[in-house]
Amino acid sequence: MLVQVLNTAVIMDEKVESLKSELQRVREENNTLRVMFEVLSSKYTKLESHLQEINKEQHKGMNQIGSVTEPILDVNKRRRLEFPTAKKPLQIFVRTHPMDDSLIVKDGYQWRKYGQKVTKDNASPRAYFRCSMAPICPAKKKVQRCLHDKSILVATYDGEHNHGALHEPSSSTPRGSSVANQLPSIANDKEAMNILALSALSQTDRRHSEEVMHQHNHETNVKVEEYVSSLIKDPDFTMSLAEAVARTITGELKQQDLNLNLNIPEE
DNA sequence: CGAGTTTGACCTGCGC
DNA sequence: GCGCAGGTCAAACTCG
Repeated sequence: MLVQVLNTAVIMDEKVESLKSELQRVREENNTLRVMFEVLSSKYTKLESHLQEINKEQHKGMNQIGSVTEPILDVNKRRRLEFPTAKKPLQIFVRTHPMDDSLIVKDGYQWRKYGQKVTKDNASPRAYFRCSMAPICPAKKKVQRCLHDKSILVATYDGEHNHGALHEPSSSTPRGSSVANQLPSIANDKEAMNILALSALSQTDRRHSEEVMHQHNHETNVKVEEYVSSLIKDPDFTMSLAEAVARTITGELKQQDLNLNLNIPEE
């Protein structure tokens, strides 16, 4: 009887010791996790501020491209034929033959080139076109080769056409890339044109164009990825992460053992 | 000869 | 105010 009671007491003591040591381990783990959280938190703050900088830069760019404020004409300044333009300039991407160095995008309209300029951010010249299908059509477009892929033309459309259906591409239109000569003549709105322009491409070209269209977003992602990779290269961060993963695995196992020992049902 | 292109000059807005 | 960069003009040129 006495032996039985002593045995029970010993078992209880062992359990108490086990629980104490487990409690100690959990406390230590808790402390480690807290430190890790602080490290992650500071890294997250850095990452967030970095992302905000990127967004700011993007916003600047968007404002430069997309500002569509109503023109206020000063009587003393040269008068220009200005028309309200669409809220967002439409961009379409057209794959051309690598040997074709012309800046002509056939989109079903007749365009008259009125200028060409080399811009700072792209060595390829930017060509300026006005719609010549109607005398006072406000539609304009800019065509420039893609910075990253010279075989892709980026056409930026400004303003709406104030005349009806699309023309068949005229024979007078100089040679160039052919996209819209395959377009049905129903496209009168920019979105439709964008879709049609893409749909007129081959599957490979379409995939490529879509890739380019997402390039802007991709570039942002690349910046973020670069930052993330720098985090990964950080030995402290990697160590902390590895420890956390290891602890999670071993912790789960230990927790299972503990649950079994204490006859606590698993969740 | 007319329509379209080229290209240097000029205009304009914006940041510093 | 100044300089820079993007956008536009217009005379000269090219081509069918």
